[in-house]
Amino acid sequence: MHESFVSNPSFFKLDATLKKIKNYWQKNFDARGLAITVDQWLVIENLYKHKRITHNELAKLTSKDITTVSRIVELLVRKELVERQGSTDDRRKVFLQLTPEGVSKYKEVRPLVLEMRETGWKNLTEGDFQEMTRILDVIYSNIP
Amino acid sequence: MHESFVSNPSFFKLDATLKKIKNYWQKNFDARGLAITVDQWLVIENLYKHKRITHNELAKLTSKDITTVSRIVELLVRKELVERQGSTDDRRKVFLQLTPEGVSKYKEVRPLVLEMRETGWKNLTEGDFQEMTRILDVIYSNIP
DNA sequence: TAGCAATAGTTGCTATGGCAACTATCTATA
DNA sequence: TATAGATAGTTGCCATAGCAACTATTGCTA
Repeated sequence: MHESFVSNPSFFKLDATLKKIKNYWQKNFDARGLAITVDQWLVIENLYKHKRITHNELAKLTSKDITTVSRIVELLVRKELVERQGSTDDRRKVFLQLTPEGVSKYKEVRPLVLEMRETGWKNLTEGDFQEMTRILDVIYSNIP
Repeated sequence: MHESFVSNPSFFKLDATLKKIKNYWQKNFDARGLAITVDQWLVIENLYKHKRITHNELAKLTSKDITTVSRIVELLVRKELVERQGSTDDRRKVFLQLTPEGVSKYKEVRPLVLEMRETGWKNLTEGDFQEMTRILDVIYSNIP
């Protein structure tokens, strides 16, 4: 273990980069009047891909606390982008899915998201992407 | 630009990894009764390194919004780890520095931080660290 | 030098994040 | 089958994040 590993603030650069990305995304969302947050987008994206899932499943997919998911869903329900359906099998469970407006919102936002992802990865190669993914995965698995 | 660049949620893995790191750090802080948060630690670390700086300078060093810095400082002042000193040259400015208790807190927490950084970088090389740093720097500079 | 723009910092508001405590429901088992 | 434990989700609390609006001060310039 070399000095740079321990002297360098390990999470600081991650934090700074992530904040810059989220800020950039949010400003673009706002500039286009999309009326959603970046985390709300993440939820919408997952509901589009997985159709009909519970809060718990959504929490795992988004790496969010279930309480946070619960609150984001509440905001999206108020915006009429998501609807809740109580399960009949297990009355504790609530299934979530996009409303038609939610699906429209997904399709409206998606091209901008692709564009912003390209902007972030400019000047980087496919190999860089894989390296980063690999390293983040190792860090993730290192932590108990 | 290959498909993986645009199909893969670019910030999601960063976000998930960062949350895992912060959680792990916070649990260790709490388990040892250190009575600070991870972000408060970042502020203490910067005040230890830079001695006597303003809110604005601290905000730049920590990549935090000045409002957030202002609030974290308030919490640290209440804990008597940080003290404020109004500038005489420019009465808008407030200089911040660690109290003796703040310096003690730094020295108490520092070994644990080094340990946790090593845990995060386990199974990774110096080269991996540099790769990650390079890639994050490019992403950061890509974003307007 | 009067007044306006810029700067330093604070406060209010809303959203996300995590923990603890809570309700409601379901499952397992004595 | 009564009950204890597990599970799904919500709510309260506090911390961080960012924006807008605000006060106080300073610097610039007409």
